[in-house]
Amino acid sequence: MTLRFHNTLTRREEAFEPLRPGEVRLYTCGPTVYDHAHIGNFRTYLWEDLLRRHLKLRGHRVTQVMNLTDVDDKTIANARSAGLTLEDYTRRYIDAFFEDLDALGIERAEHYPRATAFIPEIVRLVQRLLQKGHVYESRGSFYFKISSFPHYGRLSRLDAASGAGQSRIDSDEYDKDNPRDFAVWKAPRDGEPFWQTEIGPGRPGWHMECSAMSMHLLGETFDIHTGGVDNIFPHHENEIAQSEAATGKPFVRYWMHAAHLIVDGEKMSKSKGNYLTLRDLAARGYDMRAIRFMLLSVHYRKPLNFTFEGLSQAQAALTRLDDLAGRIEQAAAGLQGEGGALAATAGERLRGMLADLDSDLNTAGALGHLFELVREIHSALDSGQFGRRDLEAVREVLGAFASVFGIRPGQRVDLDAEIESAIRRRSEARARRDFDEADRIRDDLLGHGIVLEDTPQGVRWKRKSA
RNA sequence: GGCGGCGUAGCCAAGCGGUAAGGCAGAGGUCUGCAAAACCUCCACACAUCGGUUCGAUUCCGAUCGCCGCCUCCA
Repeated sequence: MTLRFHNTLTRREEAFEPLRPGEVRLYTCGPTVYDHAHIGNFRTYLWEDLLRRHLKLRGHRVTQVMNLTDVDDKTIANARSAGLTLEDYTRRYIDAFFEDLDALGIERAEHYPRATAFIPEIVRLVQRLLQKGHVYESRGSFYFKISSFPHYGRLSRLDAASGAGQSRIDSDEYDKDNPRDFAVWKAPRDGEPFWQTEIGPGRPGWHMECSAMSMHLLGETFDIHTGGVDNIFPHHENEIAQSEAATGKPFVRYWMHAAHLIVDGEKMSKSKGNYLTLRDLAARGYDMRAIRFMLLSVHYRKPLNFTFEGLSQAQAALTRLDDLAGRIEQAAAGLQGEGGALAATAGERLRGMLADLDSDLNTAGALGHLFELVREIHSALDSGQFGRRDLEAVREVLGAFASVFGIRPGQRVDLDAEIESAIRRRSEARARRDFDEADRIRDDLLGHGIVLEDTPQGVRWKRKSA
């Protein structure tokens, strides 16, 4: 049961062992809170949630940090046009972000540091880099000198020396020694918020907050750092440079990156305008669990093409799981005998599922094992070869699935008395072969969202799914 | 132009040296008063194309074509 993860640093799958046995320190790049996150963003957050859950299932204690970047060009610009202070503006989207996390059933990380709450740590890091000669000052701003860091480009495999010619001119350009040097601290510009500090007034450059907060909360070397593939360059490359130049130690041991959500063959992104938020989908009546299922069912390193057809396929697959769970619980009451044949099979399926998850979080493979078991369970139930030990084993598998995927198959099992009595009246009508009356009641219940199924084992009911 | 990734049935998607998991949709059957669900059967003889390595390749190597991403803010 060794965990294996694809490490972007080496571009290969490696056995994973945390630096401190039993304890995984995980930094997951979070949102810049200038707007609602879209479902492409949530693909990554959902995958990180799965990673966290699987590490826990495998017995590790997890300390996860997710940053909230609440100061950058966009938050400043949007706050200004909304006529709000930066803090009031970003708080809105921080609140919205947590609502969305809850809606999707994403577990809370241990820490959600905000960049603006870590200005002193960021300043200290700049000072440290200054002392070591990795940073220079120019007109009140501070820049990281990439030529001072020999490993620059190792993560992204970009050659630091080349590409300078194509880089776009921005307003800071002539202040830098080399166009690829990047700002670690930005001098205040007309009316922008700034902090008064020992290195002068200003605000952190992008990248800095992640270095400062991750090292402060997780230590100078920690286990896993994740994000979307678009973060590899420049964000993560720059984080490595800043952090390692300051400490002289390896910053992160395993880098993991999620592929993008694609829409009509293109990356979903704010700038392209081809994005959907969770709120958009909720407004259209889509089930959050189905969204979660869909986004997790494709391996995280493969692009996932979002379509509404894909979403309804996910919904259908999920309904199959819910139906199964409902059937199991309704059957649980009347079990006779110990059984055990299916329990053995269930154990095999569970091992297969976990082995796939251990192998770089192969969710699609894991689901394959699960659905094979689904068929085997129905089959056993149909033939009455299902005893108490089988029930126990099956519940264990479903429980493992629920804890890693964050989706608990099943349905509400409560019924109000009125509906219960309607079901009873229909059974009586059927018994006297009054099928018109029986069908009338069935249609009526369907209108109330209750689906009835007559099986050899008796009447079964379930709630209609979307 | 540089770097990286992808191309498996109608759709989604695992596998990655020994002859193709799973889901959705579809067809036939069993069960059923009907319906639904479930179960059974069927649904890819070359897994983009062309070469090469090998006893043997979807799986390794090379080339070609197509698509995507990064190189600029971005999960």
